[in-house]
Amino acid sequence: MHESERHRIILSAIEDRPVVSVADLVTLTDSSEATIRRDIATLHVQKKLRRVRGGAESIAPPSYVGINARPFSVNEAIRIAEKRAIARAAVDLCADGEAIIINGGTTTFQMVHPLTAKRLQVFTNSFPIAEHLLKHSKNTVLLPAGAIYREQNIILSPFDEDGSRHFYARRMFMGCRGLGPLGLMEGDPLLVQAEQKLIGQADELVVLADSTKFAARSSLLLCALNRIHTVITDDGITDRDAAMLESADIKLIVAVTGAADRNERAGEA
Amino acid sequence: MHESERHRIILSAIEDRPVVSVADLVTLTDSSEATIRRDIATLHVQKKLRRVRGGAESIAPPSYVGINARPFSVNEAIRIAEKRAIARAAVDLCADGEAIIINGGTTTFQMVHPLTAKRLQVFTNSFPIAEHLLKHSKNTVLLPAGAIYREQNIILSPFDEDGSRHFYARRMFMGCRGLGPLGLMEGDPLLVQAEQKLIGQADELVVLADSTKFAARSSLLLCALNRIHTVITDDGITDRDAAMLESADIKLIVAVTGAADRNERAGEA
DNA sequence: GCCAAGTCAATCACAAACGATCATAACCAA
DNA sequence: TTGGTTATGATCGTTTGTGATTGACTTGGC
Repeated sequence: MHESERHRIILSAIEDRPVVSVADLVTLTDSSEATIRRDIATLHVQKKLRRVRGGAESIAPPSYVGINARPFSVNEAIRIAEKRAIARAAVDLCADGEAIIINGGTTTFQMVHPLTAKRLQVFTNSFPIAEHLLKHSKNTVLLPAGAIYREQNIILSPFDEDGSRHFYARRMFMGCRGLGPLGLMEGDPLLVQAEQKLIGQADELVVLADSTKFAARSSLLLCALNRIHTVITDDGITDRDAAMLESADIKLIVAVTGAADRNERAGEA
Repeated sequence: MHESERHRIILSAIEDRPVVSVADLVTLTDSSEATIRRDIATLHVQKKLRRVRGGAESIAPPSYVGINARPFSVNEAIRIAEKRAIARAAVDLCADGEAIIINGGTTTFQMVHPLTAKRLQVFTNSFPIAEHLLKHSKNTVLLPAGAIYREQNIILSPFDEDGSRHFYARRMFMGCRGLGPLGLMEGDPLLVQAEQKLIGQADELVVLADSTKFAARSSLLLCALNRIHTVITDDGITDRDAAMLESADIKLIVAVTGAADRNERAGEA
């Protein structure tokens, strides 16, 4: 077995286990202790792992990104104010007692804050949203069955019966990667799979998309424009994009950042 | 057990409750007082926790008590050392890579700390267990569908298809209200409903019951003794109760609190 | 104030893990 | 092939982590 092979095995072992012992790696690679120690030392100076007595451990502890500590890209962090305003406008659509579906995503995360003052039935595939609502609100929280995917923090099931078929709501809220004439674009296949299951379980599909999303394109087309009932965006939206939505009979809500109130602009359904 | 493993467990325990005693950590990690003190000292200079007389406390104490804290607290405070020892013995049964089911409850919640050093597939109906494992471990976490009941912090579905049928495990771990000749007793109808769905999804049913549970009786009979494969309890168990389990062909594991090692006592299947 | 129980620090012995060294095996180029 | 280089595995002395013991200290009750 060659060095690079062993290194790959070691790194992969460390990837899914909190800590691996030298003895484990000896069995795993069928090489001697001395070699494993040398490998660990090499990978340590390369900062691929952390060397500890008895073995090695991952350089970064388990990755659960909380609601606040989300690794936003620079661009996303800048638009946090817009997202908050959009999320607030979304929550304003809901009256106490209603049932809603919230699809996981960075924009919909922001809905949890205004939601703390509400009492709704919330079905969500987002673990952080469920956690926050459970801790800080009196909303009823419902979840689908499935495994929790750490990277996206959504609950996803390979099976069709994940419980979502039993929940029917007035509205479903979701974010997106891009929004154009073709329809709603998503970037992550896992998110697409989760969203596919939920669309259709609500009367109205409400899309939360800040104005940069109209310029963004992505590889995965989730659904056509006519499936969307309402789009909530910020006041950076161009007249052209507003017209596009209007022509598709989509209700457009423009959330104004800052302290001010909201405007409704154009196209009723 | 290696240093980093212990550190992980210690930090996990401190997350759970604001302050942990040295004795608790001794049971939890199965190491000596001296080692725990050294670990606490190390973590103290690393600013991962604050060292206090008798143990250690969280570095950011007043912030906010987690989800697991309040609804559990009454039950949780009592017999904590025994519960931790029992939970540790339970986790010791599991090898990396295995699939297990953990039924929600205050005793089973204690399994999260030793579980932080493991890498298993964990299916649980307990939201706090899922949350803790997600944040502090690399275990795969799977959930059933349903509403989160705040009082018990379990996920419960009125429908049969809640996803649990798709998960099959080596072992299922559960607590109980009482354990007697009739079988396993539970106090809360909601818990019974949740447990009924899970029993049968695992090869072996492992019951975590501290020794007071043998005296306790309750109104709801969950299942007969012969359905149980293993019982883990503390050294307060009477010979009479041990004999009862033995005559039912139940494997009995006695978890010893304190620094000592564990014994296995009686009845093989 | 005192005493008792619990907690801590220092010390030592032991075992595990480690690093250095060297010999052997594999590899490559002339 | 030969000579040289590199990677690997074994050995051995050293270092480090661990647990038990002892004695000093702190805390809380009387």
